[in-house]
Order: sequence, then C-alpha cells, then structure tokens
Amino acid sequence: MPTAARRSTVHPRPGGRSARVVDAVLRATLAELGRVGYARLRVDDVAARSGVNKTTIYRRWPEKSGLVCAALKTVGRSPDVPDTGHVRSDLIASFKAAMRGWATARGRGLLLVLTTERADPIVDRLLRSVRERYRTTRRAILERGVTRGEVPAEADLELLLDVLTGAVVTRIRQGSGPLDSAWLARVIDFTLAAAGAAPAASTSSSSASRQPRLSRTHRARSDTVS
Amino acid sequence: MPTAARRSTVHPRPGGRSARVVDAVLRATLAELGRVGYARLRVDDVAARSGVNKTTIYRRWPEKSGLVCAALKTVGRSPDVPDTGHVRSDLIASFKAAMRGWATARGRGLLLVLTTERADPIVDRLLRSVRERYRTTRRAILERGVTRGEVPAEADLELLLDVLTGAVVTRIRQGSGPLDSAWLARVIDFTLAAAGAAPAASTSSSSASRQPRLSRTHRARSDTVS
DNA sequence: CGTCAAAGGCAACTCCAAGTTGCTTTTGAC
DNA sequence: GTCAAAAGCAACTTGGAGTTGCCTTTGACG
Repeated sequence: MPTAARRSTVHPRPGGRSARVVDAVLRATLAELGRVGYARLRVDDVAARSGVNKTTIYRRWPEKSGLVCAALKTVGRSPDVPDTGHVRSDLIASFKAAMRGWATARGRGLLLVLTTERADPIVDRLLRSVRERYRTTRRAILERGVTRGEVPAEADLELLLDVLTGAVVTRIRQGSGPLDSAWLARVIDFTLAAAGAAPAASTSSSSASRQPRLSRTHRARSDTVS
Repeated sequence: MPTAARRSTVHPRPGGRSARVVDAVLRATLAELGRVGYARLRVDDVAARSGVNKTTIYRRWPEKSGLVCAALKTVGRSPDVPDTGHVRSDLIASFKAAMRGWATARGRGLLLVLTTERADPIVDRLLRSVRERYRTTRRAILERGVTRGEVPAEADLELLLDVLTGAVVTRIRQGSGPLDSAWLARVIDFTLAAAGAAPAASTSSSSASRQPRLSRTHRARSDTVS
C-alpha cells in the first residue's frame, strides 16, 4: 500500500496513448456524424473506425451525447473576425468562412447536427453556445459598422442578426435553394437595406434626405461577391 | 370458402370501431409528440395512452415514422388566407394564426418536430410539404400586395419569404427571445422596408415620406447581383 | 335475428444498439 | 523496473422497435 505522501502526486497522463486514443475517437465520431448524423450514429461504429475499444469510449464519455459534444467542441474554433473596413464585405467574409468550414469533413458533422437534429438536451446546449459564438462575431462586425457610421446607430442589431442568420440557417435546413455567393450577397444587402431604413419608433430626427448611407459602400464592394 | 362472386363485394369498414381506433391513436400520437418529441416517442406509450393495442398500431402503420406522418397530416389544415387589404396586416394575421395553431395541444407536436427534429426521411418529406403550404399562403399575400401596388413589382418575393420565415423559424428554434406580436410586427416591418414596400398604416407616427429611397438603393443592388 | 371475415386484443417472441461488468493486458511517469 | 492508470476484451443487461400466432370482437350483409 502506497503511503499518503506518495499518493499526493497524482498521475494524470495527458500525453502518450491516452491522447492518441482521445484524438482518434473524436475524429472518428466527427466522421460518423457527418456520415449518418446523430440519431443513427452507433458507438460501436465509432469504436471500429477509431480502432479503440467500445468500453474505453464509454469509460471516458458515459453517454453518447457527451461523446458527440466533445467531438463537436473540437470543431467550434472561434470564427475569425475579418475586418475589411466595410460591414457588407465583413459579413460576406464571415458567412463564407463559415460555409467553407462546413464543407470540410469535420464541419459536415457539426452542420448536420446543428441544422437538423436536437435530440439531446446536452447536445442542444452545446449547439446553443456554438451559435452564440457566431452571433458574437457578427454582432462585432455590425458594431464596427455603427462606429464607422455605416450602419445607423438606431438600427436594431439584434433584429438584424435574427433576420440574417435566420435566413441562412433556414436556407441550409430546408434546402430551399443553393447557398451560393449570389444568394448570400442578396440576403445581406436586403437586410442591411432594411436596417438603414428602419428608424424604429422615434427616429423622426433623421429627416427625409439622409438615407442612402449604405448604398455607396455596397455598390463599391459588389464585385467581391463571386 | 366463399365464392369469387360473393367476395367481389369487399368489406371496407370505414365507420365504427376502426374509425374510433384511428382517431384515438392519432390523437395520442400528437399528444406524445408534443410531450417528448419524435426521437423519444415510444409506440408503447401511444398504445397505452390511446387504449389501443400496440399490435393494432403496427398493423396499420408498420413504422413509427408512418404513424407520426399520419398524425401530423391531421394537423396540417390549410392555413387560411386572410385578406385585410394590406400586406402588413395580412402577414401579421397569417403568422398569428400559425402561432395560435402551434399553441394548441395538437399543434405543439407539429411545431416540435417541424423545428427541432428531422430524424427520418419520411417525416422530413412531410414537413417539407407542410412548410411549402405555409409558404404558398404567404406568397399569395405578397402577390396581392404587388397587384395593389403596395409592394414594388421588382421586389424579390422569394427572398422576402426566405428572410421572413427564416427569422420566425429561427426564433422559435433557438428560443432567442419571445415570439410575441411586437417582435413579429418588427420583423415584418423590417423585411417589408427592405423590399421597398410602402409602410402602409403600420404605426401612426411613421411619416409617409421616408421609405422609398432605400428601396431604390436596394433595387439597384439586387439588379446587380441577380 | 345470425353469419363470418375483417379488424382488434393479447402474449410471447426477435432484433439491435446503448450501456455495464469483471477481468486481463499494456504503458508511461517516476 | 515498478506499478497504477488507462486500454482491451468478452460476456453481459436493458429498452424500445417491430413480429408472430392465435384468440376475441364487431359491424355489414343476407
């Protein structure tokens, strides 16, 4: 029996085999997620694909949802905040970066779960945090636009974010049409136009002649879309 | 053994016990759907709740997805197309009617599956058709607005529908905030403004002079892009 | 009324994937 | 080189989907 003094040095083993195992399992989980989604994902398949025993997986992640959460967390890298100097091109860059990420093998799993499934409350909570991270990035873009004077200060940024992301997410979810650059640009222009136009309730201060703030910027940037 | 002649009169029994059974099962399925959603719905529970034997359910709907489809179909009554004479109030009425429907016990199941789950391709196909029905209704509202001159003829109605429904669906899905009348009105005003629609008699304080400039901006934009 | 087959009830299945257990083997930190 | 943490292995239990064979009820028809 080891003495208490000796036991005081716990032996966590961050490196070595364990690290390899975790990596292989999470990688395999993402691959399987992208292939069949959450509902049809079988832990046995993850075990087979990763070359790690099922028991080992269950010991580390007692439930399937936890495993999936862990795998999805590795994908949720913080979205880079581009700063091109214009709201429109920033937004396009942000969404395009997201789309590019979703097109990868790792991203496909996230996208699939993000848009089509919410079977488990634990997974649900994770997805919420991923979405919030994206939203924060885009809110920052809009706020920069406000300080620059590109977006009216009275604009309801939260509403704008709701509408913008809602349109994109719904497009992906419902497959109502291609999510290409042209459509993306149109949605962004559409919502930005509405934001510039929406003086909310008490903005009679902005008189009749002051509106077209956004248009010039947009026209100048339109060639970057394709 | 009955003769062929005698057998020619098949005995379908539309009324009576069968009808009662079907009704009870579908009703129970909707209730369970609203309670636990699709993934966690157990056929045994539906059987217990409806007082109908599990075997009977399976004989009529060999798969869970079929049962759920049948149940959801009973909810998908054609959404009424109000005609108040104005796009804005028509849209508000349409969404409010939908919201009212979703608030019922029967609607909650549909809403839950419609917004959070897509586990089965068969159910998925059904949901697609339900969504398309809603969209058709709202497209009609917008088209009436175009003929009335309320909405510019060059407005991209499909994009408008994308944005509008996207915002609402995402709001429900992500629970990012209350889906109340105030928010609904704001989203509708927001998108209509972006489309270049006249503000109609939306709010008493809104002056008639400010809107059209932006629509022109946006129009120029969308011409370039599409 | 009585008949009788379609439709419903019942119980005991099979099947498959999630999650568990008790034990043995490997490995990396010291 | 030691030794416990961590991985491997195989044989479990559990729970829900879907099935089967047989019996009971019922309603359309004469």
